[in-house]
Formats: sequence, structure tokens, C-alpha cells
Amino acid sequence: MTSIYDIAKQAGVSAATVSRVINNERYVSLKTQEKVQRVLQDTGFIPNANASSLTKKRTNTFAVVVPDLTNPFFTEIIHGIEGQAAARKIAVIVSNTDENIDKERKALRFLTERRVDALIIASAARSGDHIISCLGEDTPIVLLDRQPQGLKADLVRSDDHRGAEILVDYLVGLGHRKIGFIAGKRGISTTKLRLDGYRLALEKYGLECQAELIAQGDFKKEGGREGMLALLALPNPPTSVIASNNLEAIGALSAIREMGLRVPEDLSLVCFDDIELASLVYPFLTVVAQPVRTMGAVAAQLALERLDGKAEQPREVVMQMTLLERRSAGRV
Amino acid sequence: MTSIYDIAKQAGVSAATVSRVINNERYVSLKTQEKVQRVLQDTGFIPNANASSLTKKRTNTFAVVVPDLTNPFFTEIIHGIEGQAAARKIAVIVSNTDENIDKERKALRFLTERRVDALIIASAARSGDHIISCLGEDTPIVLLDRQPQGLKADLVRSDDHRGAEILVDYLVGLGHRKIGFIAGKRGISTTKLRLDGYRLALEKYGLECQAELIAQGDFKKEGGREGMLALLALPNPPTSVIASNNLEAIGALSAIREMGLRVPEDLSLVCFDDIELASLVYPFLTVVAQPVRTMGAVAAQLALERLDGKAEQPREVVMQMTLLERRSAGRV
DNA sequence: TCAGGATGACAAGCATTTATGACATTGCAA
DNA sequence: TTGCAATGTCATAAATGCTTGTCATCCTGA
Repeated sequence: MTSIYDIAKQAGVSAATVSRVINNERYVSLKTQEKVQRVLQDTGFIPNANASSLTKKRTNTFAVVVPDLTNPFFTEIIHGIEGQAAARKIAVIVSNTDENIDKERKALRFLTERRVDALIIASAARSGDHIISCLGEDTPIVLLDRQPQGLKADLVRSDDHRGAEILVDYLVGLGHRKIGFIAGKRGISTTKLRLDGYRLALEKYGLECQAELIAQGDFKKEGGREGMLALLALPNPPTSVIASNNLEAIGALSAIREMGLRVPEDLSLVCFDDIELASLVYPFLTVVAQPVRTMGAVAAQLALERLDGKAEQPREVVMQMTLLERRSAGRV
Repeated sequence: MTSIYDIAKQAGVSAATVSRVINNERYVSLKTQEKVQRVLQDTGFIPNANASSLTKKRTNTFAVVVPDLTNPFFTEIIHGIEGQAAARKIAVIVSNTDENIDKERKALRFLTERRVDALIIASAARSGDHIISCLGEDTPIVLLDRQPQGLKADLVRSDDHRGAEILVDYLVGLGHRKIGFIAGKRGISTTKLRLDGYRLALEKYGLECQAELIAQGDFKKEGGREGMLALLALPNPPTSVIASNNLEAIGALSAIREMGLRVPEDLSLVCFDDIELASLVYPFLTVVAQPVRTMGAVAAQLALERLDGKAEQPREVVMQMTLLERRSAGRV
């Protein structure tokens, strides 16, 4: 491989000078700058960023770890992150964990081997111990959507609690009194917040929160499907159901159809997190949506600020949830 | 930072030995292996992969460059690539170009600075000159979906030509004789293949291929919308339209609705590339779909084989298109 | 005793950055 | 005009954290 030494030789200067020219540093005369630049141009030389990061102790790389690359919620966030990162000449490595803690652990190990400058993660884990024990205290961490226990780090999320309330308000407004809930994956902060929000909102209306109306999900289609089947098997099933995320809603939908029921005629279904493209094709699911792309951008910003040494205390950015009313819920 | 030298000191061996233990190489006795492993464990040392790649001349990194991170077609492909890569301990850097050649150029430069081991790219460009001139001849390149001119490299795509034929067959089968077409982005191989397929299929049925029935698109929503508006403005508009990809179809849909028309009652609409989640929410768009996840996996495989020195000639993997009949097209 | 393989240390290399210091230039006061 | 400090310009060399070829040493078995 050709290195700055080759350039240096051709230009009749030292490698150090070439390095200075490349990095636009002071203390190199215009004349030598031009001389070196010419050789750089002529040879089409492209410096090795890896070698550079060895000495600079900056890899200009962010790691993004998400639990489900299949979910537009996360891919949109990645989109947002990539946009910010590219503008700062920072590479984005993405890792998918499939909601699997073991995969997450491996990914983290792998990413710290590469000495990423920052980690942006929607963790599949209940607690964050494995994250710090792997990355150490020094690498900036930005939590996305989910806050593992015992992990003090920047956090970007939406107001899950309020989101649940918005959905309950909406359903109650349509006359529903028996509102089912398909919870998210066990042990995830988001799951708890959304469930709590649901409970409190019911209380607000003096509605009893029956345990049997709460089914367990996992933020995936299959979990949503099974959760919904459980609710439908109830002797006295709910007239409306809230799914804890978009994929659960899709699973729930398939369960409902399996049972030969229609939405919203026989049952209302709403959920967290939008699937924008789906609604553009055919506006169907009523949801509370998060400003996903922005969340990604903000997460990247937080990481960048940490790198610049700004900020000390962990920061928490909470975004608004927005109700997008479509056709999956009806008056009862 | 702690390095293998520190480990070596603690274990009472040389750094070379530590390196050998870490990389599981021969010529280190079981006893010293254990001794070193213990220190490795105790200190929780994680080697620096960047330093390693400096000597090994392998970064264990793939670059994936796509034109639209918003399109599930590409995110699913990324998903497929990531799966294969993670299994081989290869990092995936993703770059989004927004169909912008300048962004693509910048991304390529950036990625070669990082000396990625392979490039997997769905290029936004007509020709591939900028790719080789940047990466050089040595880095394996796998083309995804699109084949820029003058670029000899492995290619993973689907049978676009046949895909178009399938759609025309289907529409003709429904009685359509006036079939419009919203083309893809100019200068992209896929655009041409799909258009050619459409033309030839019409010919097969002795249908005249009218130039006015072909609108220009760009593989994005806006292009689809404008293309459809143009078709609808025709004195004698088509009874059915084929959009060159999923996003164009969405744009077309919005145009149709703007004009107060209904699909499929007033107009049939079909397109290339599925939006799986959308169809699960509500089965609407009839499409020819590509096996996206597999395509990503195959692309990664091709890259891996190149790295292993297998394969000499450029290979072309062509996947089958599948018609997914739903509700956006009706009998005329 | 000796051949030959196993073991591991040494040192060079990978492509950069950067501290240090040598030398040149400039500005300004004497 | 001279002297001197401040600054600019650049090369040398050390450092970054790891790998690997070379070579000396130690064992083993014949």
C-alpha cells in the first residue's frame, strides 16, 4: 500500500509535513502545501484512517445496536443517526440483536474491539451491567427508547406514559370500557412505562384494570399474535386492544383475522409506533407515533456533544407522542 | 490504554505470545496459554482491532452503500447482510446516498479511507467509474440491484425483465389493454430492464406501446406522484399503471387520491418491490416481490468468497420475482 | 550425543500523529 | 544597522497497539 512516506518522498518533504498538509494544520508554508497537494492529487492518494485513529485515539465511528432491523421504528432511527454522522465524517456500524441478550453481548464485545467512539443502543437487556463492563466508563453511551436498569447514560425516548394515556383517552372517547392491553417484552423499561400509563389512564376514568385483560407480548409479531389470541379466548373479551408496538399490532391483526373477526367492526385495535409506509399505502392502523427520524438525529447529537466534552450529567430527552387517527378503531 | 504489552508483563511472557494466545495460534504451550488466558480474564482486556488490522491488512469491515434508507427494500437487504457479516465477525458500515451521486462519491472516499474489505453497493450513478477510481481494483465490489455501466463486478439482482412481464401478464389477464408505466430513475440499469420488459410484454400481446403512457419517475414517492399525475392528465388515460418500485407506487397512490379516484375501481395500480409490513397491516398493493433478505445474504456471501480468494470472473446472481396478488388491481 | 521439533523472545513492520528541536525568518527596539 | 525575541517551517524520532519472521533455546526420542 502506498503511504504518506511515498508521498513525502515524491514531494521531497518529510512524512510529518505530508500529515500536516492532509490535516490542514498550521506551520506549513503555502509553497510546500501546494507541492504536497499536487503529489496528493497526482497519485490519488487516500490516507489510512485506521492508522490515524491509532495515534489520534478517535475512530470516528459510532456503533448503533438495535434489537430488530425489521422494524421501521429502528431503521428510521438509524436513518436519522446516519444523516448526522455522515455530515461529521463519522461511520455508523449497525448491529442487530434480534432481542437476544447473548447476541447483544457479543456485539458489544465486538464493537469495543473496534474502539467505537460512542454507542447508541436500544438494549434488549433488563439491566445495563454488561454494557459498562464491556465498554468501560469512558465511551459515551446514548440509550435509545429503552433504559436498562443501573445504567446512567444519555437517553432519548418518547413519553410512553403519556402515549398510553392518549390511546386510552381515545378509546374511551369512542365508548370503549373494556380495553385490553398486549404488553411489550418483559423487563424493558418501555414495556413498564406503557403498561403503567395504561393502568393509570383507566383509573382516571374509574375503569377497573383487570389482570386478565393484560396479555404478554414481546414487541414482535408472534408475541402480538399470541397475546391477542389469549385475549380473544377470554369468556368476556375486550372490545378494544392496545398493542405495545407496531409489530405486535400486526401479529394481533393476524390473530384477529384467524378468528374470523374484523377490525374495527368486531374489535378495535390501536398501538404504539407508526409504520409510515403502511399508512401511506392504506391508512389503517390508528397509532401514537414517535418522531423517529428526529430521535435518531438527537441521539447522534448527544453522542457528538459527549465527544466534544460538553455535558456532564446524563441527559434525558423526552419526545412527544402524536395520535394518528385512522381506521382501526371504531365506536362501540 | 492497556495493551497486550501490559498483559505480557503481568503474565511474564512477551507480547508476541499474548498475541498468539489471543489469536489461537500454534506454538504456545498449554501452560502458558492458561497463564495468559487467566490474566486476560482477570483484567477483562479487549484487544484493539484497529491496530490489528494495520498489520493484518484486513479491517473485517464491509461497507454497504444504499440510495434510500427509507425504503424497506434496502433496509431488508442490509438486514440480510448484517446477519451474515455478524456471524463472521465482520462489521457493517452503512451509508445512505439519497440517490445523490455527490453523496455517493463522498461516501466512497470516506469508506476507502477506512480500508473496508469489501463494498456492497446499490449505486445511484449511471456509470461505475467513480467507484473503481476510488476503491481501486483490489477491493471486492458486489453490486446490488443495479449495475452501473463499465463496472465489472459481482452482481445480485432479480429478474427485472421477467418481473415486468409478470405484471403485464397479470394486468392483461384482468382485461387491461391500456397499461401505463412509471419508469424508474434515469440511467439506472434496473430502470431500463423493467421498462424493456414492459415494452416486450406489451408487444407479446400485440399491444401498442405508446410513448405517452410512459411517465418518468425516480424511485421515490415524489417521482411516482408526478408520474401518475402526468398519466392522469392524458386525454385518454390508462386503465392500469405499473410503478417501477414500491415508493413510486405510494406516490402514485397519493396522486390518484388527490384526483378523487379510487384504486382499483377507477384505476389499477401494481408495482415492483413489496412493502411486507404494509401488506400485513392491510393487504392492498399487488406487486412483484424480490427475495430481499436472501439477496442481502447472497451479496455478503459473494463478498466473503472474494475475500477468501475464491472466484475469479465476475458472477451474476439473478433471483426470481414473485407475484403477490392483493387488491390494487381489478378487472376492467 | 544429536537431530529436529516445540516454544517463545526480539525486533521489524504496519500507516499514521506529534513532541522536540534545529534552523530560518520577521519585527522591533536600541 | 544590529541584536534579540518571537514566530514560522520542517525533519527526526518516538509513539500508537498489534502481528510475524527470525532465531535462540529447550526438550524429546533415537
